[in-house]
Amino acid sequence: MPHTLRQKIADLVIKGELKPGDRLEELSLADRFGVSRTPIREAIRQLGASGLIEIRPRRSAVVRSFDRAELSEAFEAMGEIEALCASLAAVRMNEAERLKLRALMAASQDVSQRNDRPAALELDFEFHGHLHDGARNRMLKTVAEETRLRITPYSAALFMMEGYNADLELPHQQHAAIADAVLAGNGKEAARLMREHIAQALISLQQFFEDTQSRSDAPKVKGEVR
Amino acid sequence: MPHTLRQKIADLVIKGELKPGDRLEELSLADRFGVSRTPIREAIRQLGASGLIEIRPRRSAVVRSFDRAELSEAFEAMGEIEALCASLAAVRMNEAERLKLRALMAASQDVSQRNDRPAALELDFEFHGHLHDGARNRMLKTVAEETRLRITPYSAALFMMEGYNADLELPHQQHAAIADAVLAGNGKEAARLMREHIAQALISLQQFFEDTQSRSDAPKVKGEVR
DNA sequence: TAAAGAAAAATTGCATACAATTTTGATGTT
DNA sequence: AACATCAAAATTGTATGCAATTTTTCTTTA
Repeated sequence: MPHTLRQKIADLVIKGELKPGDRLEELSLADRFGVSRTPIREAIRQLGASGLIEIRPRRSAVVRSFDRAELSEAFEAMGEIEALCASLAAVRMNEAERLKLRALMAASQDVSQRNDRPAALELDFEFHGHLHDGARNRMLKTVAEETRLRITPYSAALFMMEGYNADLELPHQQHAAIADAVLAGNGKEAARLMREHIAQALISLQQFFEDTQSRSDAPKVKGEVR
Repeated sequence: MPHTLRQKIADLVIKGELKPGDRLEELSLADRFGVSRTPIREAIRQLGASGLIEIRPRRSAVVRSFDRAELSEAFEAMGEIEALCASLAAVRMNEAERLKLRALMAASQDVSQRNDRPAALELDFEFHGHLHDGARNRMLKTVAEETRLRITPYSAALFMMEGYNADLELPHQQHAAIADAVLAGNGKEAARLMREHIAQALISLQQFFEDTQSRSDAPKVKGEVR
């Protein structure tokens, strides 16, 4: 995992240090990473093309934010893409991959019982990434990971919010059901469960937003409504 | 349609002036477009992130090339994405959009009868783009257009090759069948036909490659096998 | 003639400079 | 206190310079 400048800047968003709507100021980033503005600009342009950040001529780039409709559309698209990955993985994964999937589920059970949210987030990434690999289609994997990257600030927020998504049991159970279908070679069922899983994530996220919106104090995730 | 530097460089690939494996040399492009290397580099980075070109450290960027397996995977992924767009468009398009779809099909019939290949390529773009819009999902549209962009050098080649894809009737008939299903609101059928359509395109492309490969003279599309 | 190696040329990566534009902050007005 | 206006500061867009690396060309050798 070469930590390129691009990845380092993306990590600021992934780790939540930069939130939707936050500005990416070139000189600050240049100072922070000990380089000049030139390589920073190039990294920012790449992240703009990836859709993680938004580039506005003559103005600072900002972490991309989604309004309610866009978020809903993004989750619909992601649901279908992940469902496709799951259904292909169900019939294409080899024994070694199936074994690893079982191991991931065991780890996930442990982590969700201990309510270890950072670990759960990490395992969520691994679970979906493993299905992307299992689908044996590099273009699909690229598409799936790009789509996930774009909504990273929102999905990560979802995982970290205590109170919302109150326990980690629900997502874990959903993952377990998907894994069972995949291991049984039942692609149709894996796809159906995956769609439900992603739809549920959107609902949790929307509830969180409605609550923070109605309160008068500043939302924890800025810029979600443009 | 603002022709940004990024779009201008992409057009070199889309129009076929640059083929898979061709180098994108910064200074040449800078001279060509009358700017310095800096904005050229930024455009190249963006196109690299989009997946149209490949960036290699310390070496010139090259137009991305796919080997047989990658091409097959790309078409599988694209088939599913386009199928999803079609099935959503079937139930979401409004009357104005359905009217325009009919108009597109009429134009397509005319063009395919006259065997006007450049116009057919243009209409192919419009047909698929119209379905992307009709699906009413901006993330899905982004994903679909990115996926199409990546294989642009190959799909355009397919359309232009006389002898392969011998007449334009087959793709036109396939489009017409898809349009009928969409207009009838039959999403399932539209998706099925779209998958077939894309699968057929891959087969034509593979036939073309097998023939050019077996011949000893240089292939018309360079770099397709890495 | 072909292959290998070295020198020369070309090319990329990054820093820096400066003009154009945007953002910030101060000041004054209602 | 809220708002408008304007100057100062900060920020972006692009050009240019130079070191590091790659690519090409030329020479030598087998």
